Amino acid sequence: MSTRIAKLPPVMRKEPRQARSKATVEAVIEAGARILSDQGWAEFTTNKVADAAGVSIGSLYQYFPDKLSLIEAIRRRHLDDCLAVMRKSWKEGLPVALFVEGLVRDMIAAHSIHPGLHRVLIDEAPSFHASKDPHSAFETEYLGYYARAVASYRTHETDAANHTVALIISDAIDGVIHNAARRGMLAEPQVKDQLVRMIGLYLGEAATA
Amino acid sequence: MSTRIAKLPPVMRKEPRQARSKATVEAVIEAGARILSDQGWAEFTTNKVADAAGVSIGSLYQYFPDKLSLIEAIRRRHLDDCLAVMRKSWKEGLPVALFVEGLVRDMIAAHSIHPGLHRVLIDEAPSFHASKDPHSAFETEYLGYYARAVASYRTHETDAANHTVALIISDAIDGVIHNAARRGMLAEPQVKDQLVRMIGLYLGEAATA
Amino acid sequence: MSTRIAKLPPVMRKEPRQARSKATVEAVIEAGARILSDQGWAEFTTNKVADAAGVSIGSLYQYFPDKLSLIEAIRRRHLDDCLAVMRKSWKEGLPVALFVEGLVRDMIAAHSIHPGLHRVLIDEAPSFHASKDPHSAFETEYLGYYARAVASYRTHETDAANHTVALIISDAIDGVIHNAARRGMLAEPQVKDQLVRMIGLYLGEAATA
Amino acid sequence: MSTRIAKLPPVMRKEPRQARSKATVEAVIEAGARILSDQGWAEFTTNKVADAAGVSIGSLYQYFPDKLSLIEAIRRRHLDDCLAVMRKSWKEGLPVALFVEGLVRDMIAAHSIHPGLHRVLIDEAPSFHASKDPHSAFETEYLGYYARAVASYRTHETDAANHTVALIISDAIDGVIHNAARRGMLAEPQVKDQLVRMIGLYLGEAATA
DNA sequence: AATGAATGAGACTTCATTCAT
DNA sequence: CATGAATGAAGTCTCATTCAT
Repeated sequence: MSTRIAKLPPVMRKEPRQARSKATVEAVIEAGARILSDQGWAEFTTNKVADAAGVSIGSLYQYFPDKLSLIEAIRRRHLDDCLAVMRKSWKEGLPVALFVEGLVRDMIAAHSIHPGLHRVLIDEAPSFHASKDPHSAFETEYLGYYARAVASYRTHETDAANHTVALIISDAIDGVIHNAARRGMLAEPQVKDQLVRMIGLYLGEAATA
Repeated sequence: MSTRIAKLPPVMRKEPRQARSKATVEAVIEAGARILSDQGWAEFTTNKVADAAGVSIGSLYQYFPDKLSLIEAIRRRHLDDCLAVMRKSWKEGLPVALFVEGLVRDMIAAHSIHPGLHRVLIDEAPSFHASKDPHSAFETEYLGYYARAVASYRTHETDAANHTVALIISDAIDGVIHNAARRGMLAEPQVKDQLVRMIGLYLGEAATA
Repeated sequence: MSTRIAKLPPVMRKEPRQARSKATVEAVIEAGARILSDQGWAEFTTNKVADAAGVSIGSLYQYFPDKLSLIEAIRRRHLDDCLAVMRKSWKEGLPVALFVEGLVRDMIAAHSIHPGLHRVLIDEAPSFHASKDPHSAFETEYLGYYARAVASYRTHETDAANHTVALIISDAIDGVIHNAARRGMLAEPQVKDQLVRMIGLYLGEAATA
Repeated sequence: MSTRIAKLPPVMRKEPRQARSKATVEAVIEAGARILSDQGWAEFTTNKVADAAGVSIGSLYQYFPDKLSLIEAIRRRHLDDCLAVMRKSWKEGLPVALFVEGLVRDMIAAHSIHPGLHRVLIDEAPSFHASKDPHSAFETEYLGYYARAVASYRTHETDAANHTVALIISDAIDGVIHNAARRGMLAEPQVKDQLVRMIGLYLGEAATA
């Protein structure tokens, strides 16, 4: 679908130097993340964000040249958080069961702060170097991580297959977490347990197939 | 997430009785679905839809009192399509493997017409009787269907567990299909095969656990 | 000086078909010309123009995709007026004295309607296919006209010299008219008489030099 | 045209006493003149000027209470330069030809430093004691100077006529120089030569008419 | 005094919706 | 009924100006 947007260089207009400006930028990003998560892209207006952050609209634009660059800043921060979670959850030699358990647990935790944020950032919010792009740096690293973990549990299949398995796992987890968040069920232990069971079975079977 | 909107029940201003009216309404809904799917919520403007449908903006408002009711009509039609698919894919006595195979196949087919539509309708578009609402009629029937199928394959666990398993399956399928669509991979057979394998394993194991 | 603006295609969003919309467009252009002439570029805001035209801001944007395209429409109309004046003031065989007299008279008349407009359009208002550009179609035709008239009165000098003489005459007339308008002296007969005398002397002398 | 502005007399907030203050004020005025000349009124923002001058926006406002007073300072300096040029170009007994030659040469030189400045200051920039005002001190002195020179070359006509002739000469020179600057032709000798010829003819004829 | 972060009125523009023809 | 011109609230963004540090 889509061929939204293009446009080249939104960045940050100026690096916040003083403590005060750092706080402003932080407040804006945080307020933006909350609004995006709670109210969705349609309600994400720069005035509302500035308001929620407790700063004037002028201050927002002092640091972010336009709405898109603010989105980008929020995205960057969120994706960094996600990647951090993923990087720490797999270690060489970790048994499948423990890996899956830890991964799902941490993933749920990561999405519990701003439950709607991930989906909005991936699906709704426009992006100039489309993170919707299957080849975005984020997606590449994200999936590469899964692929490596998958590969370590199954030695007799092709790389292509590993990549597909990684996709399935990543997207299934995403779907379950996203919809659970939407229903307000992200905290329910059965969701986590069943998700762990499904992924575990799939990955375990793949490992011995 | 979300607590968008309030506003009570906009319906269809007048039921189209004559053939011409029906054609107009149909054209508007179809044009709207296409725009929503191809260009996303942000590009979905009433004037654009009217244009694409080849009717005047005035005519559009003759049949849909406001934008929300147009969305609602599109949603209704799309969800009906989904339910139809689901209703026909499970029959008493159908072996697990065939059921899962058919379900995934038909689900992918249903989302191949307007690949972006489902997600936009669920996640982006506002809704007055929130279909995002876990208790929406659609979601109830949708999940109830899954729950019945699940129940038929496992006799010794509680209803609550059945419901959770149904959720996991439904949401995992949704996640995989949605992300595959986003990546333009919806037609690739490996995606279908691996998804079938994962769901099959999970449901099969649940059936005998 | 300047390297203002670039940007490619502002045009008119839709041709006014009905009488009502033609009146709207006409009112907007006329109000815009008046504001530009009387208050300058800095005061030329789309809201003010819409107000002065007695239409809503939305109506203005129904026909002009942006501020620039409105300026362009005003410019086009004004320059057409100027060219019309010029085309009719010179005929083969017309004696120098009569030509200069007629030219200055008509030029003053043309600038008496919106005294400030010409200068604002040339100097202040941004333009995407810079009319400030010495090679703009307008300037080319404008100066070409002068050059032909000049050439017809002096047969023994080069084209290059003709072009320079044309420039001097055109710009001197422009300077006198513009500054007289600024001072509210455009209607004073001595201004016209002295200007005619200066240009007549110069062109007459050039003719026999 | 114009009746921009009202607002009473903003002046310089404090006279710069120390060397550093003087340098700051000087830097601001110079930076402002360059921006005005090179980029036009629209790009002339106080923050940009402060930046270009290498001082903080706060410092700028330490010396200039508002934007208008900064413009006024730039204008004052520019007009002083012009008057200086004019004062030195006419001396009792100077032959017409030499006077005109020197005047035009010096005028072109004066406008070559900041080619766009003069016009922007006269035409675009707002002014609280309108220098556009035909009765501004500057214009009075400026034209008075021309009138005296004119008078010295023609003894048998009225003051009123002298004043008109002065106007014509001043404004024609202005028009030619301004438009030449706009076209980047200010340095071309033919422009100067032809302008000298036209003014010389006119003033010489007036002297003997 | 100097700095630069913060402010907010106001400019441009879009788009859901109404209503005269 | 259909049309499409008109409306104006609301959103994005700029920039003159203030004020805490």
